[in-house]
Amino acid sequence: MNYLSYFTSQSTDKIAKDLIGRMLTFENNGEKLGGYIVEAEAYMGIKDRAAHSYGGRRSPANEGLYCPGGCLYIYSQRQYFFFDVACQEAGEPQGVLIRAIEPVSGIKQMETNRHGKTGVLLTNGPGKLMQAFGITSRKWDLHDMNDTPFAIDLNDQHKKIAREIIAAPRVGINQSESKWAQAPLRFFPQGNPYVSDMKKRDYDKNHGWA
DNA sequence: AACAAGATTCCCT
DNA sequence: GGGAATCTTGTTC
Repeated sequence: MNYLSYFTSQSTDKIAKDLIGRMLTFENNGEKLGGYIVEAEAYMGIKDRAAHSYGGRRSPANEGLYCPGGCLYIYSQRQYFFFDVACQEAGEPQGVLIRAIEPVSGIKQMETNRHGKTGVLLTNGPGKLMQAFGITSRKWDLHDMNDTPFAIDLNDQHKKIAREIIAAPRVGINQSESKWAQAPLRFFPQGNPYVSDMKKRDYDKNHGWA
């Protein structure tokens, strides 16, 4: 399975849900940094009031969403960067935002990149995740993921299975647009401590994995 | 040309 | 919980 077929073969919300438990890595000086994806959000394109491409909005900043499935959309906001993968065919501006990972490899390097932050604070948010990888520019925006140091392991044998995947409203969406603001397009394993805003009392002892 | 707002994070109270 | 840091777009003067 290649990226183009994976990111075009089902609806974008299903892709976001299916990504939970897959390994995301970033190769840096021969070392792989990364971990299991534990939080992802789907943005459903032109009709989605919360998407950057709502109403067909298009600019150099969000061009990545219009690329074919499997291309990267690196967005900058304030001093942080977000990691998105475009979904569906070229010209259909849908995508998934990876919001958090459970760190597995290169933890020491990621702690350095995060200026000494450790534990859940390492990667439990979209900006934190990219900072842990050492991303400081939009260099890989618009590139096919195949041609970048980023990789997502699409092998089902390697995928970690969640006990229960929760579908909830997306984070940071203006609640005045209730229909799209409340749409359950954010996915995460119940009780995984690396999910953004996960309450300590809700932590699962097995991190939400089966 | 200036300004507000946004798929955020950090530090202080 | 509030405010600052500070990138890009779209709106308005």
